[in-house]
Amino acid sequence: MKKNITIKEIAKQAGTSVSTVSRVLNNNPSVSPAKRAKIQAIIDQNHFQPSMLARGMVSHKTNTLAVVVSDINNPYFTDLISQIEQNARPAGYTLLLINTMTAGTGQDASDVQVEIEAFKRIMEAKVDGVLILGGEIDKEVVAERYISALNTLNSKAPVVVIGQKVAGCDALFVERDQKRSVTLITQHLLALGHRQIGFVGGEPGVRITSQRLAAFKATMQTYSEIDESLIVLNNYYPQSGYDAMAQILATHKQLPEALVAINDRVAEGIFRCLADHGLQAPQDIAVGSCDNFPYGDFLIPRITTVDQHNEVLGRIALHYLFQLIDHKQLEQTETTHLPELIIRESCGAKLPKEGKQ
Amino acid sequence: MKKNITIKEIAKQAGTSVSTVSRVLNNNPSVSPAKRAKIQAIIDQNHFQPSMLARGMVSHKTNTLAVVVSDINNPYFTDLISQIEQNARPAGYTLLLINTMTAGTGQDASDVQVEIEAFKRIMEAKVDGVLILGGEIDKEVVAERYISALNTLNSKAPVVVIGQKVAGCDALFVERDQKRSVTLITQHLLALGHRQIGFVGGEPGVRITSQRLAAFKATMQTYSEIDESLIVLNNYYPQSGYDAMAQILATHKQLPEALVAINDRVAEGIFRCLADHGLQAPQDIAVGSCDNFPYGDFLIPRITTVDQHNEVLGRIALHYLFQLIDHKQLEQTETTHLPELIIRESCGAKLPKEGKQ
DNA sequence: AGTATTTTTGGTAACCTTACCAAATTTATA
DNA sequence: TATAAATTTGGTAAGGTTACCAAAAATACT
Repeated sequence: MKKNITIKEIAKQAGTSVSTVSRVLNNNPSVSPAKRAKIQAIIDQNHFQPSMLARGMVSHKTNTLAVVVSDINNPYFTDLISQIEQNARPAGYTLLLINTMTAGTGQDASDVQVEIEAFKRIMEAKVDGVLILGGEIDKEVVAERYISALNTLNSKAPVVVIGQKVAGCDALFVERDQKRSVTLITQHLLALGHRQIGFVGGEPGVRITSQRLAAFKATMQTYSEIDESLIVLNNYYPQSGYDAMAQILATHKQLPEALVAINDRVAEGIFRCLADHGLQAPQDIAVGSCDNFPYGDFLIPRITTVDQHNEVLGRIALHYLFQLIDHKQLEQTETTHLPELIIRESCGAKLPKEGKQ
Repeated sequence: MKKNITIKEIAKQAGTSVSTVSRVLNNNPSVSPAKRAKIQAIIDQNHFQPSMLARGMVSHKTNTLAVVVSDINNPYFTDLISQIEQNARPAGYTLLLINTMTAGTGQDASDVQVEIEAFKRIMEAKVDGVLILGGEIDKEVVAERYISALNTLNSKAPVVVIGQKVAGCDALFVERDQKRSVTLITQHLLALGHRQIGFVGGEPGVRITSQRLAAFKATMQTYSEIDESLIVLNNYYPQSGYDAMAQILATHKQLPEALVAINDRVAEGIFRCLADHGLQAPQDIAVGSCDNFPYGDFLIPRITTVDQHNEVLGRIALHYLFQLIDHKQLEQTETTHLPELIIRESCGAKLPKEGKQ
């Protein structure tokens, strides 16, 4: 195996000491211009890159952040990840991706345990900080294990979670305003005159589902009776929306006036099911949703949903994480009321374009 | 700062030497069962994790793979990434994500240079191998720079690219069969009796576009004249498909019989544009595509496309990469003829369900 | 029992860099 | 010119682990 070129070798070639080469590498000002130039030339000429490993050993920094995401196939998360990456890169950080696939895949406890072991190993070993993106901390049983895992760590790598606060968990939480999100879309449907409104998607017993459903019910209560037969949970994928819609069609003589989908992917499944029955939103039923995933403007119909402002969320989370990493005093950032209603077609507020069949 | 617990500390507590603790950590058989149990107990009790950094220093391994992807928001890539992750994890590898965003975003050369510097630094420093997923090596100018970057590396980290072979590039390529993909979908449309077929999407001057377009033309040539006015390039996003379709509608009195979209996202844009004009595939025009991204079965219409079998692609790429990392003789894997036609609705081969409006 | 063999254990160099302190050199000041 | 101060350079420990060789202990063999 070809021997790696080291700082020692560079020093030898430049006829100087490793200390001085190290200073050039770290832009330490106390190097004479002439020597600096000479050394830099030799560095360039050899395409020398200092070993991150050795650097990390002495500085206790790896310039790597772990990003834990429950489902990398969810466009909502990839959007968030790319926001995070855009902010992390300029700060000199690289992202270590951990895809746990714990969201609504019906994993059993032992699978989860394996995940967590891997997660711990990674966190311990080679990252300066950890960013957890929702999901995997939702399912109660999983959350519990993650919390205990977090708390047993020797690692001082700080953890920031974008998601719902979990009691007893020693991490900083950047909470998405689930209540406001669902309230916004529900109010929108109510304002359009709908009263018989259902809620579709999400996994029973999972916190994000409970929270969104609770917000839905709370908003509805003042205006209308809640029809429990129009609340159909399942999971977060398009198929879930499809099946729920099919179930509602099969069990109800008449379509409800409106539906709130737990997210855009579920709504996509609803649209597909409606189409299979010759129906469409918003003409036959109004459908609103949450998350504003990247394809909302291309769905048929274009989806009316609630944007969570991922770019802000990502920036805030990283801001906190950097402060924690640098052991700075945590200063507050503006977090309030991010969710914003995006009105497109699927609720009928804006009429579909003329010329439609 | 709390001092990190080390192997030395464990050895002290166990009343043994660091060597023996290290042996326990690495499942070295030459440790007596009694001592092993005792040491393991102390390890568990202290939640001790050996430092990856120190390990890496001496073993020259980081158990980390860099995954370079041009656009993490592309569901096709995330699908591929999750396939890769599923295969890498059991082998003990973690993925370092590098999102270059060089696909069709019109970056200028200096941006690219920044990317490449970051890319080099990461590759050099802390990964055992590199996996490049298409895209970023497509654009000629980018490819050139990447190649020279790759070739100047001191790092012996092997590189495997899932994408088109680039001359002079010192990496192993797992090629997707672009020709066959496009040929399959084009032949399908031809077999359905269509002759006036257009090609939409992709970025001019980019290799994947050229290759797919060439395959389209080659397949068409035997059966039909090629109408250049029905070839509208742009990029790889839904908006691109939307705009292209709008352009075709604006410049042609009559709709063409069929369209081949460069990928499913572009097709999604086409569908949306058609809907805005009261039109739909396949009734008014047949639309076929490539890539089989994860939502194809929920689009309206369900898209007929070509699957690239990412799970196989990911497995093969990783298989090669592992062999290279372990300095094993490279043994061939089956790679042939992965692309497979997925017939759904958008070409009209399978009639849409009854009961549609 | 005494020796040869095998199994188990311990000590230490090496991996590559930075931090820190001391030494050498240059520049400024009396 | 001699001395003080500032700048630049060099030497070496430390960081946490594994690899390797030597030593010790346990076991087998004559």
